[in-house]
Amino acid sequence: MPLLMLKDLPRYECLLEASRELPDLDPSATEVFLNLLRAGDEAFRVVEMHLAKYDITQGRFGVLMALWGVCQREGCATSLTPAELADHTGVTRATITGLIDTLERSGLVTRTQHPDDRRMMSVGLTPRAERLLHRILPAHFRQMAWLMDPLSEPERKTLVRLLTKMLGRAAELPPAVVSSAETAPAARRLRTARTA
Amino acid sequence: MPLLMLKDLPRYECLLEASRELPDLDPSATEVFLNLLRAGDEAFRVVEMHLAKYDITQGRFGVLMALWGVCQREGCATSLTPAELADHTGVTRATITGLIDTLERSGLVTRTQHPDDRRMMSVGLTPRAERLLHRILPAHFRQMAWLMDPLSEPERKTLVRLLTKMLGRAAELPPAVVSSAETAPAARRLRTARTA
DNA sequence: CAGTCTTCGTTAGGACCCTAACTATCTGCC
DNA sequence: GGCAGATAGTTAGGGTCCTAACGAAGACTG
Repeated sequence: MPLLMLKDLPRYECLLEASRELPDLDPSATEVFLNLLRAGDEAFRVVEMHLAKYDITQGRFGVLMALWGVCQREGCATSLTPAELADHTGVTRATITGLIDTLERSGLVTRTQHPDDRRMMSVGLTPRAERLLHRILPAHFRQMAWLMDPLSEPERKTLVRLLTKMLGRAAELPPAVVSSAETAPAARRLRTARTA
Repeated sequence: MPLLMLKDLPRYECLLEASRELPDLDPSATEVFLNLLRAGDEAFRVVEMHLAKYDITQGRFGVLMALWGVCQREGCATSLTPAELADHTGVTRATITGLIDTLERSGLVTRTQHPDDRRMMSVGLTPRAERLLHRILPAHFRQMAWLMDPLSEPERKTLVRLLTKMLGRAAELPPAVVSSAETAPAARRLRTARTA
């Protein structure tokens, strides 16, 4: 997602200089941070450009892959509920509804009533989607391989290790809480009561 | 931006197994790729959560920082045109228009006629925006430092070096080209012109 | 078994970001 | 001077993503 904050990454010397005025600025941390954001963005862009040729976005691709993954693991003709898809892809159920709408319109997934629970839907891939994935995936994986080609096998291991280290730290921040303690049950109840 | 394709990253063994069915899948490349996407996403999320407390999004923050950066470098009370802001932040001019609309409504920037060229606008920070940045930035930088804290100084250098290596490869893909021949010369010229 | 709580998918409304097309203005070439 | 072409900012419309607030259906409890 192109929102890199800065088109040209600042040089380390600039960060070093800026840190003299801003004592909280850690030059090396900031450098890693900016490069990480940029790298994620570029990696994203590379696959996005490939998928766009088939009128598939990352969101739609995520849904297709989630369904396809289940398909591969547990035999074909399986399906997932929107809630499961949301869980697999990491977006909200509301977003899943929109993505399924689009995919259904394109004839790539089908929405049917869940046999057991009438609240649920059952979303499955169409044969057309499977053909599409067979056409897309090889080049998709080759693109990843191409992108990482400059890195040797040990470098890749190192990179993953360092990223994992940082991800561990990021995981300490709980998913969404944010503004300390103000989401008390009382406040929440108050909110819903106020609008009701 | 939360669209990580997979909430839980697959283990290397799974990738290895999948590569047996999909000869184009390079397990280590895919692993790096997924971790990179995830790491960028998490880093993004961390700062986003902090900025959200001040009703600032990444897009808005990018604009404010671009203006502030100029301000710091060349003395205060400077300003930029929307086109310059687009160039600094890496989004389109149309997007800049929307961001400035929002920021102006919040009283953080002002839009005035450019003295020399009546086509242009001149966008500048308000005192209120400067106060806001003074309140936001220290914690913003501390957050980056906190996030990167698990990495030693040599590890940070290594990480930046490896990311830069990959970015070099990504840069080989020109902004939009992709599927040879179907992008008309006119369209291509237009795109490169935008970024140039 | 009625009432409440939870969970399902969806809708409504907003923000950001894009491309494409527009209007106004400036520039360059006769 | 006058007019084509480039450029600045904006608008229009679409996609993705979010939160909040539903209505419907199942689960649990007194």
